Amino acid sequence: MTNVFDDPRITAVGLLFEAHAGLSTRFTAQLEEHGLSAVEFEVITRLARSPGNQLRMTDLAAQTSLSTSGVTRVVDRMERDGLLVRQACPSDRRSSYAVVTAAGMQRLNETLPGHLQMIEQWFTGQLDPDALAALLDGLRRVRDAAHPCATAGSDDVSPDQQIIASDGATRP
Amino acid sequence: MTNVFDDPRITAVGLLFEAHAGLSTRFTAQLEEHGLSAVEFEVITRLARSPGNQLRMTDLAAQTSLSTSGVTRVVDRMERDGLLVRQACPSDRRSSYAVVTAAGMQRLNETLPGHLQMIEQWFTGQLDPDALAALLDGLRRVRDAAHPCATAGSDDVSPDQQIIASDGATRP
DNA sequence: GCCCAACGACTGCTTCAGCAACTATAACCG
DNA sequence: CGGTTATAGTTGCTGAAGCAGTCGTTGGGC
Repeated sequence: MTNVFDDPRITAVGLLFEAHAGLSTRFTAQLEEHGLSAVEFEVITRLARSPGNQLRMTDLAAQTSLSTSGVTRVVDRMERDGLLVRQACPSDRRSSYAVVTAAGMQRLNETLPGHLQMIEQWFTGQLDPDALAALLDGLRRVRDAAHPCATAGSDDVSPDQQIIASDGATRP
Repeated sequence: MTNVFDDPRITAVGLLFEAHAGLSTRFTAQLEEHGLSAVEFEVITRLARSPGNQLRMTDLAAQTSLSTSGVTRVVDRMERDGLLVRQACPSDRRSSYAVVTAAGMQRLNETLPGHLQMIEQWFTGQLDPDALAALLDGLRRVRDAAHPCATAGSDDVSPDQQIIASDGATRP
């Protein structure tokens, strides 16, 4: 099996992608025990860790892997299920906030312990602390280089756009 | 922003997922300059590095992130575009092979240099060799733990199932 | 040899996400 | 002011992917 397509660079990407796919599958299985899809969990988590448990639709789109129309529909579903509500923005009548309801917070609190356990079982617990730190350090650098800050809106990064990354860092 | 939802474990997953999403976006953009989607590229790469540039549909599904029905349709499209052909399996009339055509190999060879360059630019080139090795080592362990060997078929790992992982390792 | 369970591929149906078009509101600028 | 431009959100349409069901094929038990 030594041919041109076994480049170490391809292997590297394969590792990252397969690790992602594997974790993704595990997480999805646990989440749907609590009636949440992966996307819904990401949405509700992002909201729950934002001030007031709310975010404007556009900001939510920027923080997730979704387009604005994607966000519209996820919030539709979650509102239908009682996990979120839309709330008009008082200062800008174009905007609306997605706000987590009490039921949404409760659902999240039911889901989270199991989720954290899954992370430990399949990810962080697989490595000793030094190796984990090294892994995270590498990932952070790759993330900082490659992560598209402008999922929603412009094709490239606009200077005033602020993204809150998963580690809390705020980047232009 | 210090609240319950800023667990370091969540942050760790966030880093991995964002790194994946970022690379995914970069790669997708470059691939589609050559008329390939990410899935199509994965399919043709897996085939090209298999003996005879071919694989049975089921094996292809097991090696990719797709279900068997997903593979049927991707191969449909790629066959329509002349990149692959289906070939009957002489020893088992249920099976068919997906085989890369000359045009498919040419397309892959056109695409690959740019793709490798993207990997270097956004991933491997972001880290010095030691850090990269540490990152890959960590990823390999997470992958080995979490990667679902049985995407297609059974819900859990069946003992005789063989998966060729992206680093060439064959696992039960 | 015959039957039945297992297997490989394909298809109908559904869900989900993105793009592009559209509406309403805001901001800017003479 | 009035008009142009940009922004926030939604919606119609399309393509992609999974599940479950189907059909033909295979192989094992008897």
